[in-house]
Amino acid sequence: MRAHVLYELQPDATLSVCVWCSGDMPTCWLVSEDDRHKPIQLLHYLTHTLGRGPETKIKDQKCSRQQVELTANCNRGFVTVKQLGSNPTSLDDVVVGKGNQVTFKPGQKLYLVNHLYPYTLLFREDSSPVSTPEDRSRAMKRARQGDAQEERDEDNAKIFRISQPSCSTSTVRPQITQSPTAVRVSAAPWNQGLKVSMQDPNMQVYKDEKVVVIKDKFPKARFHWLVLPWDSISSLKALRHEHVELLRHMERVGEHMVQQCHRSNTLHFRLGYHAIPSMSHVHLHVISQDFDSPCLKNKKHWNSFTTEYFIQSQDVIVMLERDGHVKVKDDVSELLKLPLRCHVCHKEQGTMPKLKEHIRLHLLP
DNA sequence: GTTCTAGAAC
DNA sequence: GTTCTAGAAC
Repeated sequence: MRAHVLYELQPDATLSVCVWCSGDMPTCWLVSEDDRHKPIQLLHYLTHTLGRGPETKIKDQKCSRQQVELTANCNRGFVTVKQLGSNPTSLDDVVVGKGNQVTFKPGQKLYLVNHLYPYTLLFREDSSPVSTPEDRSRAMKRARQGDAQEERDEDNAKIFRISQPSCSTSTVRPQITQSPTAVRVSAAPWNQGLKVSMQDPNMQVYKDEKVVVIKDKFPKARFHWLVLPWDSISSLKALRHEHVELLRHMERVGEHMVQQCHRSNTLHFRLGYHAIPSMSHVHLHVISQDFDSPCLKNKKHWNSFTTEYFIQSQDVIVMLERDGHVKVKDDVSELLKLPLRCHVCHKEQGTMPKLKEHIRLHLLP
């Protein structure tokens, strides 16, 4: 979806320097080899579901509306492909298989279904959506360079992480508008990442005069957004009675995000705040309850969304209206150490892999 | 917040 | 030997 309000760039506007988000990373494009449609951009680490429909112009009933799930790693130059549909998706001549995941690299061909509808990958250093024979030849060249280059890229990434801990750095492109609260950042500490991401137009999926919505950079479910106020409010502790209307607005915007989601009829969502968030700047989580995500990795992740560590938006608003502040229990962090328990049937699971396997059983097919 | 990795658990 | 967790570093 498009942002609802775009601010005009003021001549003296301070341009953000992104140390947290995608910055100078190459952009990733999925190129239809039979020229059915223009290249589709795959955003770094954001799951993109592809199948029959207007986006691909595929009408073939053998192709599911959600045939594959694609997740690009723009830093390392590959895309993971998970087959969701029943009929075979294949990478070159190898069938992926329903539920299986493979790594798709430039030079390879992905056939969406039944060895039809071929796609290739293109990684570009700029984000302009073009697809020329030169691009394709460059993509092929990159592919031919093979694993050795990938290793070098990985090494570069390692070196870069040491000097720039959060991520790559880039000035925001001048044609893109800035919010009124743009900040100058040269090397933000990791816990200031949201302040940077929320200013980045490439991350914004909605904005209005009070709030901005971004996709969580490491989503813990199929759909995971963060609603942030433009006003700098560091945490729940800083909230006062005067913020009630802002929080109500954040909740309404969160509900709006759910409503516009094509899976809102089949997925349950929760809206809430972490009792003690790691990242600075108040943010409302809007998260689908499938918890089907490779970024969901450990007990802290799980318990932060499935115990009372996750405080429902409405409860925060009620507390604020009633008491004028939000009270968080002193020992709330202990909740993060609780045994892993399924959020649907409450059955305890011994390890994260077992929990993740278990919660898949509760997913609709 | 993530990544990395030592060492515990299996 | 492999899997998994948890704590340090960033």
